[in-house]
This record gives sequence, C-alpha cells and structure tokens, in this order.
Amino acid sequence: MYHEKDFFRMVWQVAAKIPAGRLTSYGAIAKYLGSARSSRMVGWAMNASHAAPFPIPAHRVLNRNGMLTGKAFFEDHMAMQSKLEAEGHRVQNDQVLGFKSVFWDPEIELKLL
DNA sequence: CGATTGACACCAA
DNA sequence: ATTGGTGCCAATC
Repeated sequence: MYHEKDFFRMVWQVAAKIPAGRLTSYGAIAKYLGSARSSRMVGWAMNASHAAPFPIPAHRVLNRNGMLTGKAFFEDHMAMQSKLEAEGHRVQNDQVLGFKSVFWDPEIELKLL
C-alpha cells in the first residue's frame, strides 16, 4: 500500500510532520500506516530515529494516555519533558495535561497523504 | 532461521 | 475506575 521501503522511514516522515505544539500517539501513527496493532513498531522506529535523515521530534510522540513513556530513551530523562514544556505543554507526573486538546491525528491532518 | 524484544493498545477480571 | 495479562508486527540477537 505504501511505497516506502522501510516501515521506520514512514514513521519518521509522519513524526517529522507533527507541528510544534501538537502531540500524537504511537497508535495513531500505526493506524495511519495501516497497522493499528503495530503501535510498538512506531516506538521502535522512534528508537531508531537517530538514524533518520532529519531530526525527529520524538518528544511529540506519546502513548495513548499522553504519557512520556519514552522519556528514558532520551539523552536526559527530563529532556523530553523540557521540550514538551518548551512547546507550550504542561507535563505532570510524566503525563501531558490536555493531551486530547493538542492531539494531532495524522489520518486527519495529513488526510491520508 | 527461530526466539526474544519493544518508547503500545486493547480486553478481561 | 484500576490493575493485570495478552496480542500485534517488525527488527534484532
């Protein structure tokens, strides 16, 4: 369905298109890619985001609950939270408040690009 | 090539 | 509503 070689690269492209101040979830990206159950793969792709040709705002990708599940994977544990706060979000207890308000659904925003 | 892992999501108790 | 366990797909060992 998708012509891209790597599943990761697709994830990276979607993640890179997340506008500042917006957040999305692994499941949303996975669903957009056609594999709603591949949410874990999205996380894996983020893990490999360092290999992406361009910077990936991995801090804008959270779990369904808007929790900073991947904060530990960043250079610094508070780097993710700091970046999110810099984007205007409010993080409490490793969870973004008003996550739904800033939720960015690629399937809607990208309109099945 | 087979088994395990993984930054999640969903269902059942 | 909260907690725990299972399933999913692709990559890595």
